[in-house]
Amino acid sequence: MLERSHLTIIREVDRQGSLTAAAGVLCLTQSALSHTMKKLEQALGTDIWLREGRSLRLTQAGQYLLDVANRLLPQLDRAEERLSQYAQGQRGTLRIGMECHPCYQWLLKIVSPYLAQWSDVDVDVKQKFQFGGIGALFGFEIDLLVTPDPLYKPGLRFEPVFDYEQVLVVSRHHALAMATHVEPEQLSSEILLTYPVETDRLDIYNQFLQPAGISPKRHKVIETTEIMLQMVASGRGVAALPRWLVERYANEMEVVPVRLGQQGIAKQIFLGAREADANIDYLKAFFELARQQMS
Amino acid sequence: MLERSHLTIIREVDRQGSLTAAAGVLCLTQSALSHTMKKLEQALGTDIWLREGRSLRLTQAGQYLLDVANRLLPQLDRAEERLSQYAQGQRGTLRIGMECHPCYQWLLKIVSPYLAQWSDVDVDVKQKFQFGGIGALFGFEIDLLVTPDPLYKPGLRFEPVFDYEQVLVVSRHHALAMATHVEPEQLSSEILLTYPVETDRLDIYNQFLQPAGISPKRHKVIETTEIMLQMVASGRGVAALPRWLVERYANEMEVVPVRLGQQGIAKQIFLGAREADANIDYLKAFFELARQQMS
DNA sequence: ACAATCAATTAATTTTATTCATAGATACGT
DNA sequence: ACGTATCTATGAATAAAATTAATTGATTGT
Repeated sequence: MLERSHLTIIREVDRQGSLTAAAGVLCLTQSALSHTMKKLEQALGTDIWLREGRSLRLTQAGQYLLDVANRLLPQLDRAEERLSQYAQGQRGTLRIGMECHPCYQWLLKIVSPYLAQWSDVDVDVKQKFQFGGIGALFGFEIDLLVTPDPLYKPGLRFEPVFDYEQVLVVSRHHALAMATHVEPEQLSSEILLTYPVETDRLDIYNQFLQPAGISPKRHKVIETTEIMLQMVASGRGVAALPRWLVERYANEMEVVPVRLGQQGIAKQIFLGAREADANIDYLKAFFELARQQMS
Repeated sequence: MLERSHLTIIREVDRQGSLTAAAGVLCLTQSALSHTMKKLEQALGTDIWLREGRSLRLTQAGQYLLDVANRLLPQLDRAEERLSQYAQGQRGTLRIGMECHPCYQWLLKIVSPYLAQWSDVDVDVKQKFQFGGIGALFGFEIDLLVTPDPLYKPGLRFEPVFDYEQVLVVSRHHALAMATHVEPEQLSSEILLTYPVETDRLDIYNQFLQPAGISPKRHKVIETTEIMLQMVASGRGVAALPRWLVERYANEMEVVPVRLGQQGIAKQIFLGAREADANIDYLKAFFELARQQMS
């Protein structure tokens, strides 16, 4: 009754803006689409488009169908991809989702030995999710989630895979460069460089500045780690990054790490997956590799 | 390529155990199914079943397809149901999921005025979820979740709708009936009656007994609230229930509430939904009604 | 007012799905 | 061990469905 082809047509008409254009993309005639959808409308008993002059506008039912199409078609595509991998004797594709910038840096270290070890598994990394990483796991958009926020719920399995300290990075010539640690107040006269995410998702805000009621002099947003460090090195501001990351760049750049507060800020990265996938060998292997890296 | 019909056949063959039986259920001939699936196997390049004598056994690819079928077919069915509701001018079905027993009692109070107010909306209540309530929300199995554990994640929206106190219920003739409150130690000689859920999901355990390292003399499991209260009334044990629930039965049954600890145990019930559904009027109305009930 | 563009429609045609009839294989009962 | 019942697979025939070609009517922009 409601077939994959119907969903495909709805989605393509929405993308292309007209039946004719969609027909071109789908390698069919405009007439074919018109017939197919008319039949569906009759079967459902409701119109999908309002015919306004020579253009189409989705009805409420049509809009709903479009949402369904956008949700289910990618899953069908994925299923086919997966099956073709079975056919070729390949293992599959490991779709990894990430929810934080340090996650990415950590991931880089793991993926490379993983690819070497599992030559018949492809790795695909995604960063944007309509409903967040958890939603992407539940929605079968990804198979593995790298995140600082684990979620112990039925159907999911999380495991800490990396501990690190979040530190302040300053130029070697900065006044704070020699300090054993820095207090929130000392940042009120600094320019803070961060990745472009909401401030309450930044550790330096929610675990350091906000509890003390302090704001930096200015807040600048930088996309990439390397540029951020170069800005810090040239004295344009300070940033908060994982200690291990700072240390790796310490040789080539004039930057030094400084502890945030007396205790420092301890962070963890978690790896999460669906319980249903618990016995996929190449997924288990990723967890295993992550555990090894930890020590 | 991979069509709904293929998924339907895979699922039905799995349910019925044979092509022939599945063909009967699907109102087709055995030959039709055989042809259809053979074509799919050729297109995919991989077998779906191992032909063992006169019976079929799923290959790895087939098992995967079955999983896909069990995941996607219900969503397609749901979409059709929804569209037929659009066609009839009905609003739709509100699928509510529940994750705790007090939730059910609370829900009963809300659903009845809701049904009166929204005569063109059906309500369906589910209690079992393969991947928990959160998974059911993300997986479009339900539209609304009633739970004591909210989850503030992108894509979801939670809201507290009910505050109550969890109290101990004892018979009117029980030694504790007159006490202002009860300490954990006093339960070590009692028989505790609870709903059949894991103990660490029971508030009286994880918030009262376990912190004090106390166990009750015995622990009996009862399915329904009424029987539980009758058991309590007849002096067969004590139970932990919401205060308002106990008070509602206080007239007809010989039971009294007693505070758990000096502070009492404060509880909240939350209502959760997908953000994407935020502007469905009959869903908004449910939240609204819940808010009103609160005061 | 005219050309261009788009969706709907009808009838013809092609493609696809389904059935019928039958063969081959295997389990089960006697 | 033999026959029977019960599976699935297969080829040819048939029914059903999707698709096209050709055309119409409507609308937009120039």
